[in-house]
Amino acid sequence: MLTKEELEEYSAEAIEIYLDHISIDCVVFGFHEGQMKVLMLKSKNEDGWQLPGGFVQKREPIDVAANRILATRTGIDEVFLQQFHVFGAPDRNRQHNEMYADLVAKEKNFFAHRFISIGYYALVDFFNAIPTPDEFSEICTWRDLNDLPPFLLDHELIFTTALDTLRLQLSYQPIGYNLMPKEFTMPELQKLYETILGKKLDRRNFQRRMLGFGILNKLPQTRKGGAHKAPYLYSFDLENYQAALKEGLKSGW
Amino acid sequence: MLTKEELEEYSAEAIEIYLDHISIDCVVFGFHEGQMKVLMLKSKNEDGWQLPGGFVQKREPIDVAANRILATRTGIDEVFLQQFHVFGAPDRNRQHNEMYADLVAKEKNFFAHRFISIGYYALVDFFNAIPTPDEFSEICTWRDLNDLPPFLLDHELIFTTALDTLRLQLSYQPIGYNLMPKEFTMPELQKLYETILGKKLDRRNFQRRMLGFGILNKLPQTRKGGAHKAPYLYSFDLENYQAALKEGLKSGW
DNA sequence: AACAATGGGTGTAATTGGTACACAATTGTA
DNA sequence: TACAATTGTGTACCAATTACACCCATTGTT
Repeated sequence: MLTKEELEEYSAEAIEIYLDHISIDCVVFGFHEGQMKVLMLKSKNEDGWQLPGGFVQKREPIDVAANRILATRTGIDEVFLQQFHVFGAPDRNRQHNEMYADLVAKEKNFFAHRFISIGYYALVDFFNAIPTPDEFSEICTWRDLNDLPPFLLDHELIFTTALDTLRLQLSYQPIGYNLMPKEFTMPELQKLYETILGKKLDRRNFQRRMLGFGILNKLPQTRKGGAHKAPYLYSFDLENYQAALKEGLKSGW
Repeated sequence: MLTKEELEEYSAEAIEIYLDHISIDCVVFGFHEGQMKVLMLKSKNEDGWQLPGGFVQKREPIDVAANRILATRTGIDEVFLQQFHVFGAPDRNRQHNEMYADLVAKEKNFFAHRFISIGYYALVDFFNAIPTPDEFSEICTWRDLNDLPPFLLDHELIFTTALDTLRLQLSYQPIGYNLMPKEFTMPELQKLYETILGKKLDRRNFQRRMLGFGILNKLPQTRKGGAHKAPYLYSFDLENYQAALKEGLKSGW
């Protein structure tokens, strides 16, 4: 818990800098070697875990705000964040409304105001992204999707909506550029898809289909190391990848 | 142009009722007999046309706000509105910032504040929806997609983003329940798809595919009237339609 | 009453795409 | 050098999509 003075100081500062009533929450999915995780924070002042979130500065574009928030709260930078949904239930931050209700008047406590939150999500290789907690957080870490803690506020809804969006997007857009290393093998890419979808895919059909999209370059090298035939390395064909992002993978009609 | 007193009165009222910094804009696509239109307003006080928009009340869920805004500004009610994007550029309502800048101080003019707008879109049968302008609008009417006026603010961006979203959605979700009359013929439904996509589709393949989705009921009646064989009437199978909305039409992976 | 014009109902062959499965090749280790 | 593990590649089968043609019901015209 913060003291009355601390809260009032933080609140006054926030009112100066940030737009009232608007917040951003980020769902950052991390993937490495067949494991999928989400980036989460444990607050110093509250029990329970939350998604990295924050506010929009008075003259800041919202996409810029999302990246700044993620960077300052978690140390993770240069990530392709995408807005996916707005969460606007009037009581979605009831927990924050009540927490300091008898300490500081609601109007004077910026954090107890009603906030409509814009959800952003991203995919990164969690091996290359080392989470660092900010001054408000005790812990900032990757949590396994199969072992999630209880969430504060409506962050569980935000998380599940992001996961649904990710799965839906997988069926009509390419995924993986922000998530795989520059060079990767087909089985590695397949693991990514299997992890996101939560089911096994046929190795040979996956390869044919993936190559059919025309967004991969086959490299001459192979990745040695296992007690088995060395798989070829691939990289994304960035130009075609971007085009596929825009137009979708299936024509539809 | 409003007078100083009028503006100050409206502004003071708005500050009481609405959340600051958050607005909603609605893109309502109307369809009837092969014609596609958008619902637009011409303001009494400004040149140029805009989408019906408004603000969120202090304790109102945003989806409820979207419906209230559409109803009060255009008279159109009971529409399935869906959020599709947030528009958050810091200067997106520059026009409104400047308009009354020398008349009323920026802080005292609610409408000159920065607003982050949540875009909602909907599809309706424009024959059944009669637009009625509110007190701020001179005209409220359906505008043909091929004959659009110059838009105020960033409303052209909001409109084109909505249209792109609609076209994308067409490829993986059913569309038409909110747009077609209860009973309709297959050629009528096809016209809807052709109008949204802006291209011709094969009559026979369209029918087979549409029936394959399992979201239509074939009715025993036919629609007489033309100098040709009377086409069968169909209605949507609401249960399957809802399921298809949730799960998408194509499995993907 | 016969006929032409309009536009809807239905079927089918060819192609494409997706699924299921099998066998050969390479690498490291016992 | 034999074996286990895992990748590369091919193919037969089924489903979906595409392209295309003929017939039918209704109406207005002669």
